[in-house]
Amino acid sequence: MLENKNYTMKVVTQRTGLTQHTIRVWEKRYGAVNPERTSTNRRLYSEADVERLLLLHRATAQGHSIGRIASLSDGELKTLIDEHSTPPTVTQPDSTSPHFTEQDPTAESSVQRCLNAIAVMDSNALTRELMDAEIAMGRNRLLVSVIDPIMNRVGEMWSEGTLRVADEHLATSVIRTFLGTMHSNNRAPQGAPVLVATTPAGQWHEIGALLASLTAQSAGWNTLYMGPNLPAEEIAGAAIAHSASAVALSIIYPGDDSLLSTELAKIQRALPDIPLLIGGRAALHYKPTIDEIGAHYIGQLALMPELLSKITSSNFFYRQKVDNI
Amino acid sequence: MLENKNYTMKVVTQRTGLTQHTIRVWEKRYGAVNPERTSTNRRLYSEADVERLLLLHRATAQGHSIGRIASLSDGELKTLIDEHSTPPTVTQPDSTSPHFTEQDPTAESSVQRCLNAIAVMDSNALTRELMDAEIAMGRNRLLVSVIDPIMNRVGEMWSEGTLRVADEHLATSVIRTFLGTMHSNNRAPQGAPVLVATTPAGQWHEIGALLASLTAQSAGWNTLYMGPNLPAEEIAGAAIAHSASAVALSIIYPGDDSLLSTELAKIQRALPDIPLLIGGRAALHYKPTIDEIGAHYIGQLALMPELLSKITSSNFFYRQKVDNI
DNA sequence: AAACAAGTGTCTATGTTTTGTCAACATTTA
DNA sequence: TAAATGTTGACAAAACATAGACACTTGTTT
Repeated sequence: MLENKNYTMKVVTQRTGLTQHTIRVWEKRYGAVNPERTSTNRRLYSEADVERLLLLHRATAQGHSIGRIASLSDGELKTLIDEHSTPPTVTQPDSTSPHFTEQDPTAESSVQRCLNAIAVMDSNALTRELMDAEIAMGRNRLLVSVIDPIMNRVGEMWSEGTLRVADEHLATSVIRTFLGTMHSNNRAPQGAPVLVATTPAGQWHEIGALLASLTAQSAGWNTLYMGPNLPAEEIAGAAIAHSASAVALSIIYPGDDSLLSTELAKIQRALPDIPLLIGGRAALHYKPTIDEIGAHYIGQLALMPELLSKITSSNFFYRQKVDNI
Repeated sequence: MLENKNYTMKVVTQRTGLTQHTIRVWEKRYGAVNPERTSTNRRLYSEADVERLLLLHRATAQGHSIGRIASLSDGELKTLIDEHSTPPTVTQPDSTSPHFTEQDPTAESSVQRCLNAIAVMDSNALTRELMDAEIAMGRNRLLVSVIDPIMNRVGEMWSEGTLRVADEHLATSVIRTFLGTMHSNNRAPQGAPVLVATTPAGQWHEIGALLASLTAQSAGWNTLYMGPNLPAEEIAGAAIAHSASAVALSIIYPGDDSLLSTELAKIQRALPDIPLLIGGRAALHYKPTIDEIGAHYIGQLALMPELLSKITSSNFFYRQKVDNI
C-alpha cells in the first residue's frame, strides 16, 4: 500500500503539537525529517514524517535533547520513549493501596497541571493540558497514567472535602467531553471482538465506563459505549444484539446495595456465556456479589488489557472447538 | 447509479455552507467538481457533487489546503477526515441572526437522517450527520432546529415505547460528546456577561443545559457549564464566584416535586439579583414554583436569545449607573 | 565561582504562494 | 424589470519559506 498522503505544514502542526518554527528548525539544524517539496517550494510531509515528529516531540517532552536524538531511527526513538515511561504493566495483585507506587514524572507533572486547572475552574486550560498529554505520551498512557489518576484524586479530594463539588463537576464534564471525542473516532476493525461498556441502573458516573471502552479500543476491540444508568435488560439486550464478547461495567457510587447486586446478577444470568468485567471506585464493595455470579473484578484500569487478551484467546479456542464439531 | 436529482447553485450553497464564489473558484482552479450544465449554461450539481463539496469543506476546515486535496477521490477524503482526531478548529463568529422559520426543510431532513442513524445504533453515522448539519446550517440553526428537535423526538419516542432505552442512551451519549466538543472551543470575549448553566440536584440529563450554554455562547456570552446534578448551594456559589449575569437550569425529569421546588427556591434566594432561566421538558410542571420565586420560564430554546439580550441590556444600564457614581 | 561556548526554542523581517472574496459586466430566469 | 447566475480579472489576507537575531538553559573551561 503506497501512502501518498501529503500533509501540509498546517496539518502537521496540528497533529504533532509542534510549531512551524520548531519543525523547520529541527529540519534545518538536525535534519530531523526530510519532507518532499512542491514545485513552489512548499513542504509536503508523509505519514511517516508525521509519526517521526510525534516521536521526537514525545522524546523531547521527556527531557531528551533534540540534538542528540534527531538522528536516531524511529525504532530507537520508540524504545527510548518506552524506557522512560516505565510501564508498570503488571502491578502486584496485593491489595495494598497503590497510592504513589508508579513513578512516571511526565505523567505525574501532567496530572498536577490538570489538577491545578481544575482548582481554578479553567476548563479551557484543562482541555489544553489533556490534548498536550495525548500528544506527548500517546493514548494508552494518557488513559492509564493521567486521566485515571486524575479521577481518583478528584474523588479522594471530593470525599475529603478538599475540592468543591462544583470543581468536581466541571472537571468531570470536561473530561467526559474529551473522552467522548477520543471515543468517536473509532475505526472499527472488521472481525474484532465487541465490548459493550456502560454503567448499571442507578450509577450515573460515566467516566469509568468510557475509560474502559477506550482501553478496549486501544486493545483492538470494537466497542459500543451506551452511556450511564442502563437497566439490566437493556444491557443484556445490547450485548446480544451486537454479539458482544464482553461487557464492562463501572461502579462509582456505593449506592443501593441490594438493587445493584440484583441488577448485576440479572445481567450475568441473561448473559451466561459472556464475561462481565466490573470496575470502578465502589466495585470493591460488591466483590462478594461479583465472585458469586462469576464476574471479573478489575482493580485498576491498567489490568484490563491483560484480561481482555485472555478473553479473546479463550474465545479463539472456543470458536475453534465449535468449528471442529 | 445515475443520480437524476439536479441541484441549482443556490441549493448547493445552502447544503454545503460554501459561497457561490468559493464553489466556482474550486471548480475553475482545481477541478474539484464537474457539474452538468443546462442549455443556458447554468450549473446543475448531482447528489455526488454535493457530497464531495461537503467532504472538501470539512477537510479544509480541518486545515488541509484545497489545492492539495481537490484532486483526491471521495474515499481518500473520507479517510483523511477520519484520521484527523482532535481538530482544534477555530470557530468563526457566526453573525447569523436568530432567524427561525416555522418550516425548515433542510433541518427537517437532517433531523430525519439523525433519527435513522439512532434507530440502527450507528453512532458514527450520527456524528457525521451532526457535523454535516453544523457546516451546512451554522451553529445556531443546528442547536435550535436540529438537536433540540431530535432530543424532543427521542424523548417522545422513549415515552411511547417506540425507541429502546439503549437507543436513547446511545443517542444521548453521542450528542453529549458533540455538544461538549462544540462547547470547548469557546473563545471567551473579554467583558462579556457570564452565564452559569447546569442542572439542579436530582436532574441527571445534561443535554438541555448544554444546549442552553451553547445558545448563550452564540449570543456572545461567556458561559460556564457545570455538568448535571448540582446542589443549590454549589450553583449559587459558582454563580457568585464568577459574577454571573444569569443562571440557566434544565429540568427533564418530573422527579421529586417538593425536593426540586425547594432547590429552585434556595437558588433564587441565594441569588436575588441574578436572573434564573429555567427550561427543559419537565419545566412546565414547575411553572407555579418558577413564577413564585420570580424565575424565568423558557418554553423553547429558540426563545432564549431574546431573553438573554434583555438581560444584557438591563445589566448594561446597571453597569453604566455604577460607573457614573 | 565566573566566564564562555553550545544547544535550543522563539521571534522578526522580508518575499513568495495560495486562496477566498469582490467588482464589473453579460446572460438567463421569474 | 428585478433577482439569480455566469465569466473574468483583480485584490487582500492568510499561509508558507528563508535568514538572522535574541533569550534562555546547559555544560564546559578558566
